[in-house]
Amino acid sequence: MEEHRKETRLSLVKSTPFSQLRPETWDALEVMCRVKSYRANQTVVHAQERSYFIGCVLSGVLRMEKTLADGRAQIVGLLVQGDFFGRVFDGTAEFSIEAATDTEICAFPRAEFEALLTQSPDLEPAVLLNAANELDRAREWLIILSNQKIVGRIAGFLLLMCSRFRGIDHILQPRPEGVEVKIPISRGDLAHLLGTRPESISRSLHSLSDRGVIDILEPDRILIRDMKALALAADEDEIEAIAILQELLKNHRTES
Amino acid sequence: MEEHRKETRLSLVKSTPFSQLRPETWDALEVMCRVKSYRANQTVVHAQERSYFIGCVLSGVLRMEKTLADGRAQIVGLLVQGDFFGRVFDGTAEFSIEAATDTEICAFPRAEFEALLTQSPDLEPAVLLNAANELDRAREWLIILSNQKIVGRIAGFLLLMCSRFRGIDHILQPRPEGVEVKIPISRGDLAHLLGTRPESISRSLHSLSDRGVIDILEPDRILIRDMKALALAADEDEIEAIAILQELLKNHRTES
DNA sequence: GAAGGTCATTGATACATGTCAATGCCGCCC
DNA sequence: GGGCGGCATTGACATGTATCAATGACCTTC
Repeated sequence: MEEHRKETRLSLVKSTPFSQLRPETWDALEVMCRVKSYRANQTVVHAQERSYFIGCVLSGVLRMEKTLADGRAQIVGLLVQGDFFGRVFDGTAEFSIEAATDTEICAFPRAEFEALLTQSPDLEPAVLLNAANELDRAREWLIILSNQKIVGRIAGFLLLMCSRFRGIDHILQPRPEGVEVKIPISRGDLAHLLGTRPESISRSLHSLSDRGVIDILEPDRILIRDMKALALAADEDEIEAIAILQELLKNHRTES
Repeated sequence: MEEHRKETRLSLVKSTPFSQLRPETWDALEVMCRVKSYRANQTVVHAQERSYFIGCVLSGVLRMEKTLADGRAQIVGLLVQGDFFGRVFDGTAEFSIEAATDTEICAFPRAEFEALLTQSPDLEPAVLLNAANELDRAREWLIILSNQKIVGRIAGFLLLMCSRFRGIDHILQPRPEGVEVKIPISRGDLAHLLGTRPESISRSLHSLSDRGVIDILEPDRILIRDMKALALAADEDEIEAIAILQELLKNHRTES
């Protein structure tokens, strides 16, 4: 793990409540920030340990997971570019955080961050909003997991990737035929995440592929061809999904 | 729905981060608080609507749910005595909140609450801690839902009720033989919550009952006789069978 | 008191999924 | 180059669960 502070690249964080901060608050964050790099499968935060920093993901994907009594790990969420993690005013983490891919994060020392929080009146609403958004995202996961059929969960997962990871080009790529999704975790981890087994993941994906809803370019690269059918498979709001597809295709047209 | 302000009974809220507040902050909350009563199945907060208050549950149980495109509702969590709800600094709720039982809540007008938040330096950490706790609880749900077998999910649900609703005598009652849990939602709702069907809930509960882990006093009153076996059922099933068998043998020896 | 509704339960059956085993692919190491 | 181990996939089979249907208990309503 390397540590340096020549370039924070906090400006990457666009789509969060933090992008609304005043320039001076922003500068204060830049000053206290330290960039850290982790390789895939390194642990960033240990559960039940007091963590001394608040983190923000600059690049890569992180897994949040709980270590069960028997040693297995249960994934409860993913962190990507712009996501904050760490408990303000209470360092004890309930879940451990591991790098799913090679990762760069920005670490704010807890004490300094909390001090800035009490000084800068605009930082506090941003932190609160961020917490509320995280909460809603966790509940989105709940809805996906409560789907009775595996195909539905996978469809919901792919749709969630589309809505949540919009603008992160490492993961989402618009194509003429649809949207390409890069799945940042292994089949086994994805199975854990969706409460099933790798074999079922494989079968469900190929079932969707046979129906023409998606293409499996590589095991971890999925091309969504029919967003509407995917939404129907997930039992979700089809209109929302179509809007996402249209937006992505629009961006693709303007680029080309 | 009645509204009055003669008695706030905010003092009921003991076990939350808010119990640490200074007396003057507490008093300010008491002053701005309005008690509201709802009957079972009334809607407290509509999803996608701007809510004008932050709420705190005084008595009863509330359901948080998302209304899906086809009109069905998916429950994503329960709120009980002492739980806060409502998005500070952003009134638009993602989920609707309905009374599961007859309910009393304490409503803080949003503008006043946010004003107090910026004035009282001790309220802000409490709100942040509360948000972090809510987040962890949502992720606990995730772990329960990721259990592949229904029996495991029910066991996890019962254990979560025990840990989360401790001290709420409407729900949890200690007994000589174990702990009695009052399930505050219907079988159908519980099935939704755990991602399954009422029939499976029924079968799994009676399976646990046949094994002596629980007693079904009434459909919504469960007596947990063997907490350890329940914990094993929530984690893994293979170990569980052995443990139950051993215990049965032990009981058999002591009987004979 | 009778009728209608909702809810929990139970049974029978079809289907989905977990499990076990085998294959092939790929990257890594010797 | 050859052997090894991890991963995704596929098939066969056993198990679990959803589904449909029917029953009985309880409550409300008339």
